[in-house]
Amino acid sequence: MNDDIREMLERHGVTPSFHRMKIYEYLLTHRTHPSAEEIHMDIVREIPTLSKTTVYNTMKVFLAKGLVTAVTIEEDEVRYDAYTSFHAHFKCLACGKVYDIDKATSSPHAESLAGRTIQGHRVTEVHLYLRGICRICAKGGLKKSNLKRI
Amino acid sequence: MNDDIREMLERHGVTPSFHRMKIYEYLLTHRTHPSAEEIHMDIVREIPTLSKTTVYNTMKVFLAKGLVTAVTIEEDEVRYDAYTSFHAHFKCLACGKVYDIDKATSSPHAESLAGRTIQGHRVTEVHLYLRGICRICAKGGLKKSNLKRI
DNA sequence: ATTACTGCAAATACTTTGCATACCG
DNA sequence: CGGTATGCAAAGTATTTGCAGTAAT
Repeated sequence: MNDDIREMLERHGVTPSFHRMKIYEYLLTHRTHPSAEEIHMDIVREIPTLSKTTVYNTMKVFLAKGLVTAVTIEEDEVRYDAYTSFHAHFKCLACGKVYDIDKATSSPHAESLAGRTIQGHRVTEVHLYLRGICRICAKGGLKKSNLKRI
Repeated sequence: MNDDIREMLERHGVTPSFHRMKIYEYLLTHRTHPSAEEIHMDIVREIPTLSKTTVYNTMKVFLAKGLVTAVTIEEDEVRYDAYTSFHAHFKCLACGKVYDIDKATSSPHAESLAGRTIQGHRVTEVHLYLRGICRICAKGGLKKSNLKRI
């Protein structure tokens, strides 16, 4: 497992430091589109020396090397996703949670926009963001406060 | 013209104050997805007393009443769009400019996601964001510095 | 030794909030 | 008069930057 992560980073031209491996592993095992804050808050419990600066530095490197994508469905913070193949994101306006939406269900055509030229503009990235009320909140469940990190 | 704007605000339940009318007029005539900063910077030249707080307050009211939509294609600031029917947005990674992409060209199906229930989630908003190199930058034109407000 | 990863603290940028004042019906 | 729009200044939050220390090749 550890070797898989090391190899993944190396394959993308990222020096596999201890911290970077931990952060990447965290992203692989927490597919909740965490923010830099959340990534740091969780990992620092295990590695108390980890600084938020390193998280920001690392995310910048991962982004540049294509190891993660930035999800800007929020208006005030960037979230990160290590699952880089195309899929849509849904944000619940009640509880704030961000869900993955598989592309077949949502918009099978959106993905094909990447690589095309549209109205003269060369498209390299496609992001499909949906908002609304999630399945749990629709049933009367979950309040925003429930989402706060434990 | 002024009366059209007044009526538009009233129809959406927004008290048509002088500032609000100016801001809404600005949004109608500047379809460049301006940020709060840009809106303020431009209008303050004509109305020196306008504060940035009022711009933020006004945008919050406009959003709540559905007069504008928020474009969160940027990672660090919210842009506003008075053209509220569905269309995609394209951001040039070279010059930073945000373009409108009409829905027929981009993704005729995306719009129909609104109102539907997808994977159990009730969808109320759909945003399609594209990024890449715009037609002007592709031709070797425009640098980022050219975009800075005059 | 040289390069580059890390982390603290300060700085920056966008936005919100508290509160006093001014405007309008 | 009473509600609300406005604006200043301060606070808050996410992120970046400068720079010194540290690890690794």
